[in-house]
Amino acid sequence: MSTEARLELGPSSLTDALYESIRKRIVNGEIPQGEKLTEVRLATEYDVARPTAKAALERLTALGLLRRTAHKTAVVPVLDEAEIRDLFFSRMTIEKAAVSALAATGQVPADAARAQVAIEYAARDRLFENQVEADIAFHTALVAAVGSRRLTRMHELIIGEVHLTMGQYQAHRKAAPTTVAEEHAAILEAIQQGAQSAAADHLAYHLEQAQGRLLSTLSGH
Amino acid sequence: MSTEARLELGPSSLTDALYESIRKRIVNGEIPQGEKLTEVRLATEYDVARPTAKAALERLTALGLLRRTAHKTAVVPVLDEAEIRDLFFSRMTIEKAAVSALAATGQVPADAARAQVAIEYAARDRLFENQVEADIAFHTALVAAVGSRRLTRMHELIIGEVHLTMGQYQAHRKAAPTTVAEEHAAILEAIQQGAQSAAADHLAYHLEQAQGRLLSTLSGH
DNA sequence: GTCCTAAGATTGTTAGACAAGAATGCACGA
DNA sequence: TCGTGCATTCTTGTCTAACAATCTTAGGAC
Repeated sequence: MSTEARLELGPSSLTDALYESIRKRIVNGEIPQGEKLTEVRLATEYDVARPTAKAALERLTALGLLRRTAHKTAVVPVLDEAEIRDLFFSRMTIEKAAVSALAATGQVPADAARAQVAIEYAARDRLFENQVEADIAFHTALVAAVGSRRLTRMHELIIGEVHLTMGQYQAHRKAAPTTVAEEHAAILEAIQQGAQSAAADHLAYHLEQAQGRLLSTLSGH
Repeated sequence: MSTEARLELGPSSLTDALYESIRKRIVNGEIPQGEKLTEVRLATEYDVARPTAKAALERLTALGLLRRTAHKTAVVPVLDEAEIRDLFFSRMTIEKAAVSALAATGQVPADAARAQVAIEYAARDRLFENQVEADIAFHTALVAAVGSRRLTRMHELIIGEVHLTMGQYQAHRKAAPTTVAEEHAAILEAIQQGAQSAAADHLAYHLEQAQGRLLSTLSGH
């Protein structure tokens, strides 16, 4: 880790920028699982005050990207099999409701279609990191398109952990280049046809496959 | 609002105690909808530092019990009809998954059964505030009994707004003393019988009724 | 009456400090 | 040599004080 990091001040708040910077470094694996992040260390690296670093850590903790208890240092969590299963059970609950609601309208979200194209490009060019990003964007777009602010917020609460897990194991997971895109296409097709239960079934299958892929890389530890 | 409030220092953290105190005052209607809460005002009333008040406000904002944008004062939100519908749609998604999972085991959660008894007592004695508390406890117990940490956290993210809305309209809602208990009993019975779809249906009916009761008091504004 | 400016209020961020809890290592004894 | 206990050190929780940036409001000019 470099001793100094630069923050893009696009977001209005300094805390926002710091939060976003650390978030990216965690989900793409730059900060590995088990790594400890102290407040003073972050404050020093980014040249911000400790309360600012503290606020960013608290927001990351709320999203499951860090864990910490009182008076103890925040650490990037290591998800075991039970937790990955819990994560995907919760994720399934939200996303099933989302695709079912979308199928009821028959409208395929434009953002999801765009993300789908990005996945195909990334798979073709073997850009694994882009593939993960586009996959997350695809699922996020599905949920956001429902238009429910609270469903979206609940999804945000867990998708970060999904992103983290995929990003951390990214190097080991060189398999399945195009299958993800095919499974996504089946979901979108069912949505367009207005088939609610079919859309939910395709999504369930896709998430089960994704969970299986993660768990298999986990066992290869 | 009194100029001084006392904090019970049960929780280890001062921020926790402050958060919990303000939370209670919001959900039981002591702090009404639309009320503005500034950091310095809370800090003065509770005799804590402004950063402590700030942290408590941020946590309440994350749970939807307050709303605020950058550089603006936090305010207790007023939920309109569209937002109440969104709230119940999101709530339905989580709780349906919960009772379905519980029915798969056939085990009625002990905490839910206890809350059910508390509701019956409160309904008999016309203690509306206790009735609201016990109702929230009932639904929270159902979700918690699934044993999914993330499902529980997502539920926490929205149940606060449910509590807020029920608590704020509590004075106006003197109807339906025992119907709530009956609807709850139907859910528990289906869970015990292991009837997944029936449990989900009973829950859906119950939440639709609850939403209707809230919306009717809302229109009587 | 309307628009603009300026003062006040509120939040965002920083610095420094002290206390309390947790973790670490070292010395001492078995 | 190994394990236990204590003290040091690290880290976080909270506070005070202050300044900057932004939002709001009130007053004045036209």
